[in-house]
Amino acid sequence: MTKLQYAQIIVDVPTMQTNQPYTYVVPESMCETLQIGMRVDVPFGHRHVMGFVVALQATTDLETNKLRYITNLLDLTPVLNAELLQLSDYLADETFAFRISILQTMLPNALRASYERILKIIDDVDADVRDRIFKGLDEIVYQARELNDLDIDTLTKLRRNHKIEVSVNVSSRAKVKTQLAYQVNNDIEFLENEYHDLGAAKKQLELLTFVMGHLGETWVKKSLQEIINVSAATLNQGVSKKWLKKTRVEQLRDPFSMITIKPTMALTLNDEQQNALNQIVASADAQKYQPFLLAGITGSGKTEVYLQAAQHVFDQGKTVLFLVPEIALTPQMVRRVKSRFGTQTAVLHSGLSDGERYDEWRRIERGDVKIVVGARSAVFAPLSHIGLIIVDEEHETTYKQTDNPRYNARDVALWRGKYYQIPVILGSATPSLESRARAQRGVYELLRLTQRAGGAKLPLVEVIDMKATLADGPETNFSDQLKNKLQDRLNRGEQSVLMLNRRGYSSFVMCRDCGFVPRDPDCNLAMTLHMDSHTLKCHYCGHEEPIPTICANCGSKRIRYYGTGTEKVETELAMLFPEARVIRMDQDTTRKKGSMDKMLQKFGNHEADILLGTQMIAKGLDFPDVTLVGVLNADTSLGLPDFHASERTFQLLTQVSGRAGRGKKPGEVLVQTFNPKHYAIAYAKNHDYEGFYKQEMAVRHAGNYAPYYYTVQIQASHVTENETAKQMIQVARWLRARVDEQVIILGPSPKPIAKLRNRYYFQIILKFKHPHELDDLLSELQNRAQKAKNDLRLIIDRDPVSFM
DNA sequence: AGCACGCCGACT
DNA sequence: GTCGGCGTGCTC
Repeated sequence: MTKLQYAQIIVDVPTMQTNQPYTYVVPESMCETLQIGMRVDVPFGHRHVMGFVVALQATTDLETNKLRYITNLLDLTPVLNAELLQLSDYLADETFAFRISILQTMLPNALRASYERILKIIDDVDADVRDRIFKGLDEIVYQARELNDLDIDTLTKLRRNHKIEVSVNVSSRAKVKTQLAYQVNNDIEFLENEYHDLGAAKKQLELLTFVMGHLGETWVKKSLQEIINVSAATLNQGVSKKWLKKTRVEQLRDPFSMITIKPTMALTLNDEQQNALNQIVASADAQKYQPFLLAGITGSGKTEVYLQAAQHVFDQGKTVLFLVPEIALTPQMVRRVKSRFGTQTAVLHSGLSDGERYDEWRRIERGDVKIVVGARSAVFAPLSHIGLIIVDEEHETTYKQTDNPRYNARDVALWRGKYYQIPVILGSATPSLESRARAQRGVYELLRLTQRAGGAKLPLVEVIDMKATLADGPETNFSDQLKNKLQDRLNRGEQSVLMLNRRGYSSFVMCRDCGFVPRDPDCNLAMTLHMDSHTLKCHYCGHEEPIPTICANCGSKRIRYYGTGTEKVETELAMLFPEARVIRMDQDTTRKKGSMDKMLQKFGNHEADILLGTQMIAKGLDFPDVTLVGVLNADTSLGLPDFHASERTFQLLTQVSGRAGRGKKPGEVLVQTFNPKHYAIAYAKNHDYEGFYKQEMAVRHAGNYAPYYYTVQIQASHVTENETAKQMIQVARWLRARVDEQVIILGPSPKPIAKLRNRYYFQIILKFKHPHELDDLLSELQNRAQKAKNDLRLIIDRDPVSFM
């Protein structure tokens, strides 16, 4: 075989100009060990950086005497396999991100490089520097941020004058935890002699007998002592007599070792579930890539289908990747998977420390795990031989990362499914319009579950028109109906959940008499209130108009600003029901780790009567004694300046309704709104997803929105508002000159949250028909933006899930 | 990201 | 004349 003496390496320098593989020479000593997917330490310019080997080759077109050598290996085995490397290529193009950023994202934090600088005195320096900075030593190690500006200045000068030398040490941050173990001698003759010479020492005899039965093996101290009851002293004697050798073995941190979970068995499926399972299993058996959209109403037993499909795949010796929107919100789901599949489950969630996450990652990588359950980033789990991928609650926006790289785990899941030629299940009670439309076109196979498992009934949903409540009374967040029902539950000792819909904190105006929200004439989107300029603005196209004083729909003068805080509601609640015990859950009260869990536990133990919370309480909660769910203000999400507004509202109402009546007692849902006739609310009331889908598709079609158009959002920010606007107008002009007229360009317009951390944000929206028609243009734009030194930060976001 | 290279103002 | 300001460009 020809020697693969050149390596293509992606270096750890996240910039446009270095976003390409560099060629290095593989030193003779590494030819045997270096493999694709390993991390290495390479010289780059005047310093050393970490890099990923993405290819090995025998020849190169470059002048070989100019190439530099790989300095060091950082891994003994590759940390990325061929599949993930290929995926990184695709994702870099897809998300307009640097290749290195993608590679880093795929790996646990512990595998990011750690850089330390080594300063060495090579000539005379003055005493102050030697004493103070070098602490009297010739050589010191420091992290870049440990020194102040003045010292850095001094050191830079010394270096220029060749008084000191700076080098960079590249290493892996990962620390492997080890534990004490003993390796048994495998010289049987020696041990037999020892056995003969051994006197009456009973404990030593016991140890030696064990040793002779396990020649050459390595035993962890703890398990050794569990089998043969010997003291540390006896073991030490064994070591000094050369029966055993002390060693250390890798120890895995197991954050779940404390939790014991009862094993469960497969449940019986109803006809719909069985049919869904059959189709998934058939596709797995045929080894064919097939996405399934499992559209099942809340409580229809989607999880059981997932678990039995997973079991089928395990029986074929393959593994399963199971994505959930957020581990913290789906503890029941995790528990069910763990109880079905036991210790061969790995759970990746945000609560893990870097070390714990790295350990789980290695367990997966080594093949100790059959199923990985996790949120967004778990989609990169280093499983091999994947046989099934499940994306639960596929419509959830948390699958999309909101900062670089802006990938969508759902799309990555589909990519991996295609790579392995396996079924991918996208499950939801309220599928995203995009997914449902793909099922319509036959891209996905639609599987529907229309019955609640176990014969439970969907709760009755009642819509309360708040216009009536406010017409004959003071301003309040509680209608009479809701007050009565809450009192009723308190009297009966049953529990209630109240949701305050705070989605979208930008304010908008609404008519208190007819519920009318002023919309932009072109985009048909709710306009956002700007108090500074006293105008309403459309955040897609920038259309601006004065705040109306008279409702355009009914002529009423009762046009009001909209918005309510949780605290305000809590106060009102305390006044209405002073005896009720209330738990408030929102960003403020759940910020601390584990506090959310504690609150839910408290509620589960009946230590509170009412759970008042934001959207976060809409998902996954399963409390059988909750018989009333109240949505205080369904409208806020309708007022979002985003074409997803109706979809989000429908999803939210459907999800939160699913929290009622999960036990034996029937549940009731009250939805308070100023827009009782809005189709998103009306279809949610009737639990009619298909009806909503059809109507919303018509709306999207009329407005040229997804799924009829692809969307790209270009965001830019600058410290001054004027400059941002000026630059973005140029960007828009530049784009307009280069796209054909089929492409719709909206904006630039200030973002709904126009100022953030002292920077002003503007956006341009692009809508177009073919998924990749603008890729080259957008890459060029990004290139130019980076080269232009105008302090403008530009972000390109494909298929954005939010326009805030 | 770093850092050298290179071309213009205020200093011994 | 030189030291050093930071704009520009490169790193296999």
